[in-house]
Amino acid sequence: MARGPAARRKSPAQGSGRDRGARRKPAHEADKRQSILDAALDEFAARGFADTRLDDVARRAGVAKGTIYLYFRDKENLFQDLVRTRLSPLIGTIEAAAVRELPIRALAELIITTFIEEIYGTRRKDVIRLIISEGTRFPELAQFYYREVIGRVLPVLRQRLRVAVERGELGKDALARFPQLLVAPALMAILWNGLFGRFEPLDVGALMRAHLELLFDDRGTS
Amino acid sequence: MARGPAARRKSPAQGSGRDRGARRKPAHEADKRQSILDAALDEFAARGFADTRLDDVARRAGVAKGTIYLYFRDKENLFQDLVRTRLSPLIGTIEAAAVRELPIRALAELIITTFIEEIYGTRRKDVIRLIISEGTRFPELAQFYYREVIGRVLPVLRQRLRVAVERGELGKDALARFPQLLVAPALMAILWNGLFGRFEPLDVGALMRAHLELLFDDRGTS
Amino acid sequence: MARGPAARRKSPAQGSGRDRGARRKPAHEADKRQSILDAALDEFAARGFADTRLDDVARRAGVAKGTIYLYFRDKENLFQDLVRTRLSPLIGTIEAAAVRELPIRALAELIITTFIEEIYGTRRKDVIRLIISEGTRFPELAQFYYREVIGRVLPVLRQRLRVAVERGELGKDALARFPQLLVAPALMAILWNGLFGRFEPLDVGALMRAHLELLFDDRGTS
Amino acid sequence: MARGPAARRKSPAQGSGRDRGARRKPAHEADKRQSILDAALDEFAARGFADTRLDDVARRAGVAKGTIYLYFRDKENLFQDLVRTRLSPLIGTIEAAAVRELPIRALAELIITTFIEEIYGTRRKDVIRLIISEGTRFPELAQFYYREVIGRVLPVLRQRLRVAVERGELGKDALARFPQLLVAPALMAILWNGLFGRFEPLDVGALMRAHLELLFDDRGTS
DNA sequence: TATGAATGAGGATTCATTCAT
DNA sequence: GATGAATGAATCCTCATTCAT
Repeated sequence: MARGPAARRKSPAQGSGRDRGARRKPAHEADKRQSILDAALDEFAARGFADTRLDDVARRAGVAKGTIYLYFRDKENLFQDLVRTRLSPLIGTIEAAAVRELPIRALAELIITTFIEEIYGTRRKDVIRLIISEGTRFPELAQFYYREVIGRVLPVLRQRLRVAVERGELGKDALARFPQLLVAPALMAILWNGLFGRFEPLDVGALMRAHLELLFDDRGTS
Repeated sequence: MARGPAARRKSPAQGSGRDRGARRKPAHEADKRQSILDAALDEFAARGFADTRLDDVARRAGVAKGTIYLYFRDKENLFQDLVRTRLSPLIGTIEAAAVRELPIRALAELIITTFIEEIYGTRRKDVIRLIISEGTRFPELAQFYYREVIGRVLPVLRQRLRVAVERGELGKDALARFPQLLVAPALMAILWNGLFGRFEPLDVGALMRAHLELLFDDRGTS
Repeated sequence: MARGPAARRKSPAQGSGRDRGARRKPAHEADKRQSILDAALDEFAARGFADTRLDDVARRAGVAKGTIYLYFRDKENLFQDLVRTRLSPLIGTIEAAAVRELPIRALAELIITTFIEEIYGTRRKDVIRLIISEGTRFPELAQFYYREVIGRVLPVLRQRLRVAVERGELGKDALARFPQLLVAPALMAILWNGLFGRFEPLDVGALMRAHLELLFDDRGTS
Repeated sequence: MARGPAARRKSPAQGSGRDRGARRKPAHEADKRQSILDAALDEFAARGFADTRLDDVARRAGVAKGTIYLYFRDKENLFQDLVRTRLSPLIGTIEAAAVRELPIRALAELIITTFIEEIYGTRRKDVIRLIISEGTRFPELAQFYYREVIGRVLPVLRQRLRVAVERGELGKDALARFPQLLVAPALMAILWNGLFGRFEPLDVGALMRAHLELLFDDRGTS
């Protein structure tokens, strides 16, 4: 990755672990940290990691360029912290949804509603997009996401689906074997509207309702 | 205005897609062009557009750095040509599949099989990934993809699905309203295996079969 | 369009003279700007625009390569600012000389003296040489010079010469019609000594005195 | 000078002297050589040495790029040969003019007429401009010009002027001491029209007549 | 803490020159 | 001789990172 001096110096400096300690700040400083993160999300979402200039992040955050380095080790650390920070609160929410004792269809609806409200309707949609776009180049981040988000939600969901199959709530085990199928359209919606929204916007709510219809309503084919 | 490097660099933006065909090359040179494209796909897929060094592309292609510029105006043009070149042959194939006179379920299976064989099983999977990753930053490319690929396949598919609904082949019109639902899992599979494949590989064939089951088999829920 | 280096390099041409004043610098930074300009003059004068390396300018100025870009948009802008900066203070001086109420011959002598002291005896001689050498390739610069220097001095001078003709101070109107004739030898001196000075230096003072003799003394021929 | 590989390899290869022998060609090849020189003059005059691309010269000459190297060692050699070739025939002409037995004023007029017809009215004007623009960077060329052109004409002219002074043909010796004064306006005319011609063209004929008036007519001042 | 001027490594691009055909 | 595809050195410019204030 052509990340300039940073990239080269990063490996040697790796073990320093200094930035974790940088985190705990008095309230007003936490604000500054937050405004940097907000600005960073705007810029990263608009241009991707490589094409984002810290200069622009600083300007948008209303701080000097050097200030960013008081809160984050380097550009990459800023990016990763951004993703982690934005995703963490989500985890609890989804997890909570998944474990609620609900009929399986109601659970699916809840998950989808939660997705639409908590991700699609917020800046987190951009975070997801960033993970998809940049994940290949940030294996640590993909791993984090896999471990912290997917790894927590998917097993619970899969388990609930399996039980549903056993209980006869679900006519087949396809969804239990591939719970990803539940959210694939949601993912597609994020990507579609990011890429083609200006040509043909996709109504996510309607899309997801149609999806639920196919999954749960009476029958797929005559 | 001088014509020194600085000055020259100011104009070359103009005609973006003009250079194809500008140089008709003998056959063996087409090979060289192809080996550059192949190398470029490797590098772009591994690092993304911004982080790919033309130096590396050249080395991988076994040519000198300057040679790339005999075949492509600049890095961006190389990238776009790569995507277009790789996608174009696909269009016919998918279009052909879509118009075949088949029962709707067979058609869906054909489309999915085609996808698995022609995209997922080939380097084109990387091209799709590149469009997803870089599409935001290359609006022209997103537009090209929308116009040339999606715009040709989706309407045909939607039409076939509508007819199927009218004929009672499909029990509901959800899929006809959102044909994207048919391929959403395929897309997810590409992304999943790119990001999380090393932790938990996703069996695309099985995934898509499960998907078809849900869409077409007897019933989704009891 | 990505914002990678390639893409970014396409636009920066726009506002050519916009950046002066865009960054107000403290006094000591003006010094740095000045030292870059000084170094640039040395290098441009020695090698011409195209063959000057900003690396060399930086080294000579005692700054890093990137520092130049804090003060000037690009190489071309540095060149043009150099010329403008060096020439501007001259304008007032020459203009002032031209409007003084003096007998015409005294005025001619004043102009020539001013030229020798303010141009020939200074680095401005190199600026003039640069305009001559590079003017064809920098039409804006030629225009600037025509408008700001020539356009201000020539009309005033021509007017004074016309009045002198009317008053009988001058025996013929040749000089009034072509005031350029007054300074042509000065120009030649600059070029001569630049090109042939090492073979046969030209004594500018003597040359210009001889010139004045021919223009103003009793008669040219018997 | 940033001349690419050529410049570096030039010094070691210096002693080869191979290109002098390349010159004598059968007639049709001399044509090719000539067409390259013609094209080179066009390009060098329009862009200067550094900004001229041999690609463009070749295209304009209707030959392949490599062909240039059959007739000229390198770009610099092409440039120098161009100047020498174009200037040589001039030398005889001016020399001839200078030695004619004529009254001094008639001689001056002849020289000026010759200049206007043989230089100003021809492509040689561009050669002169090139010497002025690039001379600093091609000391050999300046030397060639000084030796072959100036060195042949100036002494003869100076001698004739001295005799004229002695004979009382000239009222003062200013011109004899600085014969350059005779042609300074001619030089200025070339430069002026190259730089400012589009704003305010200078009528060279009228300029030179005015110049002669000042030099030779009755008196300069009352 | 905060700043932002300064740094300089990195990479895209150009083009003189070579050489296999 | 003639060609023009290939080469790769050279240089502009960017921007992450540092550090004196």
